[in-house]
Amino acid sequence: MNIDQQLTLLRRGVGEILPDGGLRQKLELAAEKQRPLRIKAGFDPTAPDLHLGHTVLLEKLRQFQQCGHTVLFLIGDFTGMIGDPTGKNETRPPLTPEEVATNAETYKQQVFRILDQEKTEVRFNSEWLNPLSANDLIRLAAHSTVARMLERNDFAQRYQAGHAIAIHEFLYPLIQGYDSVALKADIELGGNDQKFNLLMGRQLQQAYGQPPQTILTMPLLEGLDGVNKMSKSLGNYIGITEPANAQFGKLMSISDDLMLRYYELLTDADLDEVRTMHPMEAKKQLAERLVDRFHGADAGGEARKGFEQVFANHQLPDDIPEQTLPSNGDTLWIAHALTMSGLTKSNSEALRLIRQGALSIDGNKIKDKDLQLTKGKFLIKLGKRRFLQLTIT
RNA sequence: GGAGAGGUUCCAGAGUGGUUAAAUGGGGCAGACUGUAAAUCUGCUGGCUCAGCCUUCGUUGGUUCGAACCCAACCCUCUCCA
Repeated sequence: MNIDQQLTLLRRGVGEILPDGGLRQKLELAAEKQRPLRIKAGFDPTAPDLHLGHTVLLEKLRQFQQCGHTVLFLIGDFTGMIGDPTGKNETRPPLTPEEVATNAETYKQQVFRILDQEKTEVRFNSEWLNPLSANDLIRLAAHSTVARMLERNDFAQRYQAGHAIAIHEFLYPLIQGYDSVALKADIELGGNDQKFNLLMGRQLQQAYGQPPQTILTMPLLEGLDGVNKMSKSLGNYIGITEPANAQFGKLMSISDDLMLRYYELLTDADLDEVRTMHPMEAKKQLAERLVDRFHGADAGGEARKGFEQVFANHQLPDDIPEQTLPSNGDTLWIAHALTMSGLTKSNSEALRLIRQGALSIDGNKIKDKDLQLTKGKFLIKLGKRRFLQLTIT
């Protein structure tokens, strides 16, 4: 690919490129020196379950690989082992080296569903951060100021709102920037929210006598609710290792507006063409495409069939889980059966759902909360998507 | 080190002695409507074979017939001063 072709591909869907002509300049440099560019992207080892939101970035990295460049897949094990105690979330317990290693393995398995293993270097930042002395760290910290740190949006907000900011949180941007120095990154990719940290990399590279990296920010993908960014803690995500049927179902439940957004950020489809399709068909195609990506070429079609069977034709899914429970003498109270089978968390929840008309057994709606099941086989449907083939002995 | 504010159910946030399993909003779940859409409407949203009972309001102990609410100590957070 020539430089203009690369630029067209690499710019698609990108949020911001800083500095302005930086990407072209780096690509020209690579052509001139006949070497692949070093593309850095950092990942947090505490959450090894990747979801669709991460794939926006991973797809972009893969495109760089298509253009012949090298991806530096950086796992922030050092930071993970220290633990990041603040922010809106709960205290994060520090990870042990064993946990980091396990998580890293999980990461690799997931990431190489998308990335080209041949053109990826997996690195850990403990490699250069562990040997850093207090002296080194203080000198690193001297390259920035408190005022500069408070420019970062989330710091500023938390400061104004009176929430805690621990001192070491100020060190994370510095450390992330230092990673760029250690890796001699030409380009760094990150989410929109990473802009500050990415820029810190430029600043530090210059301070350490290196040419500053060009940075690309990718838009954050909205979660299934269409409002908040996709994240595991909000539960509005689609995991890339989830079963095909679950992925398909979740994608079908998004709003039409969100569907277009997903097309834009997750596929290379022509958006105008998508707009001319029936929204439901467009959504099915989107779901099919993404399921294919994570589960192999036929998986999307299979998932679609299953989906249509259950929801469009109101038939039962093929893969209803089966379970056998012992009766309590001769019978088993329905609420107990539901809770013991794991369909509900508590008897109270089971009773609530029965009262609301969510339960059907063998196709008949059940409203009797005192129902005693006798020995035998029952097909249980709870709400729209909970199915169970229950045998009582 | 000093002064002040605060820690409530999944989240935000009311409540300051009994009528509080705790207002309201968000989220979630269910039902209706549908394209398993979205939006909207309605209901539910601690546990327990449940018209009753049990456990919850930072932690521990105390006052009281009775405490999320009063007192004490402790832990944690924030603001201002030094």
